[in-house]
Amino acid sequence: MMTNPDNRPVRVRFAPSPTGDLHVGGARTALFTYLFARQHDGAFILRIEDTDQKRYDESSITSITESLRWLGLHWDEGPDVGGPHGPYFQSQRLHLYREHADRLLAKGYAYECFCSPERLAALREEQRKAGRPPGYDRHCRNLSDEERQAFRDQGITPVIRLKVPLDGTTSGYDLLRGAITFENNKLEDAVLLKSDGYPTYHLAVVVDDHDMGITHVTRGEEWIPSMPLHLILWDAFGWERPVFAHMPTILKPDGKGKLSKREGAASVLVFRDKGYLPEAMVNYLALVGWAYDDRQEIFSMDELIEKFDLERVSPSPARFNYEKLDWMNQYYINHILEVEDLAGRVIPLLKQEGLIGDAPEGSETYKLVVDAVGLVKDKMKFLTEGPDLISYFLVEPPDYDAGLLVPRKTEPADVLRGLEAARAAIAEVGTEDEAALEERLRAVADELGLKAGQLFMPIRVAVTGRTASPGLFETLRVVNTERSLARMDRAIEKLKSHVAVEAD
RNA sequence: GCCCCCAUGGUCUAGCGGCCUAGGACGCCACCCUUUCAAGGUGGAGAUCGCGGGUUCGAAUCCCGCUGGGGGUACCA
Repeated sequence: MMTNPDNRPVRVRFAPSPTGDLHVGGARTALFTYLFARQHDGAFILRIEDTDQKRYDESSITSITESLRWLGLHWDEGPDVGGPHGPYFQSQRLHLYREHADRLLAKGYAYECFCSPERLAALREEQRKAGRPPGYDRHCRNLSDEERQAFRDQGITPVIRLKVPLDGTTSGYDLLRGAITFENNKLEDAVLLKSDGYPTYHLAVVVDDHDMGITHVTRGEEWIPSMPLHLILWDAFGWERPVFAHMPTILKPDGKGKLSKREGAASVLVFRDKGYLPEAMVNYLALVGWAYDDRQEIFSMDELIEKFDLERVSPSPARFNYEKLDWMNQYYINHILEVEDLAGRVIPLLKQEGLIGDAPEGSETYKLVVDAVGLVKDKMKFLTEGPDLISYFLVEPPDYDAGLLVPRKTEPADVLRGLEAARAAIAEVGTEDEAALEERLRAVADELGLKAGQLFMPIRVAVTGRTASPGLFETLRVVNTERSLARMDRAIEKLKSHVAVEAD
């Protein structure tokens, strides 16, 4: 059942309000909307709902568009790219809302309200005290022309409110949940046009969705309670209703409340800066509230476009699971990305930390980084760990404690003999042929009566300055013979003075 | 308070009346691999499908109630 009664080409939109960064909940709604558009060869539109002058934050427009681009959710119409239904900022469409509000007024679906914010606040307070449900008392619903003129003469600018039917019900259909019915007498005469001339969400979203030819309204489930208002508006204008699909909320890991945009950690850009891959982020987000079957979990964007099904999105709220996201990220780093690709993403970070200079593709440095990244990627959970993980392939390891060279249950003197013998072996065999060097060093360990580990660990520390590294022989190969020997020499000197101090 | 939505292991979920002695993934535990750390492999613990009523030959799957959780209740979105 494809839900689109008159078979119009699919047009969907993501419509954030510029009041902060794009958070993961919004990102998932955007993703689902985008996938739906792409799989139906439809249009994905970005519209900025900047109708709240008080909460408006200009910088968030950039951060939202940056987030969407980073995730790979490119819009066909909207800011920067334009389109036939623009402008795509609601603040630039004010006349449209005014016109439509007037139409409603003329048709008797709306009325002017002159109540002051103070009266409204007092009313709410009174209702609260009396234990009655809060809500506008429709004080201005039936004002006469004379009364309205009197308020005007006092210089009061009215707001325009929706004249909600007093009885009956309003039913709508949600793609994920089915029919939802609301009793009209529980609905409010919501403000449609504020006294500052800006529309509220309710008016703006309906007018724009219609004007932009939106076929499917996707948004967070926090909008379900106002769906009847929107339905009444669509009907009042005489427009054919779009299909509604409310995405479930993403809850905090502990399940207590939604992951709100107020939480900095939930910002998409923060994830980017922490070293998450957009591919992993997209893949994880797709799996919050949706699953293809009981086997496949890894999806490229193209596969998601092919396999995603909006109607199969679960209507129940889901908690955000950082552990699984981290696993996904590391899985992409280790198993999905090509090494060159991975290295290409680490390089900017290396430059930033001054570990390399320019490293154009094909250069020696570039090749070295690719080799090094290939060796350490199985330990990389985040892109940001890259520089530290491969630093010793690029620059001399910082000074380390001589004690690191001496494994447990091993005599420093044995370590010293081992390192010297190993140095000689490396000088002779070189590091290029891993197998040959391994064979030779194992023999050295044998001759000295050492276990492999008792010889290998000191070499590892000597060459990398740390006790954890990729396989010893691949590490030596990439560090190369010359630098390996120099570091062995350094370690031998270091150990000698260490032993001397111990002897004193 | 009122309105709306939701409900399968700790978490994300598969399941859409019999294939379920409920499958997968993350996390957790053990073992294997091993020159370190990872990665990987194998196995395991963990769910009387929130509770109670129905409907049915038969219910995790359909209906009702309850409980619990979430959301909304602004001249914010």
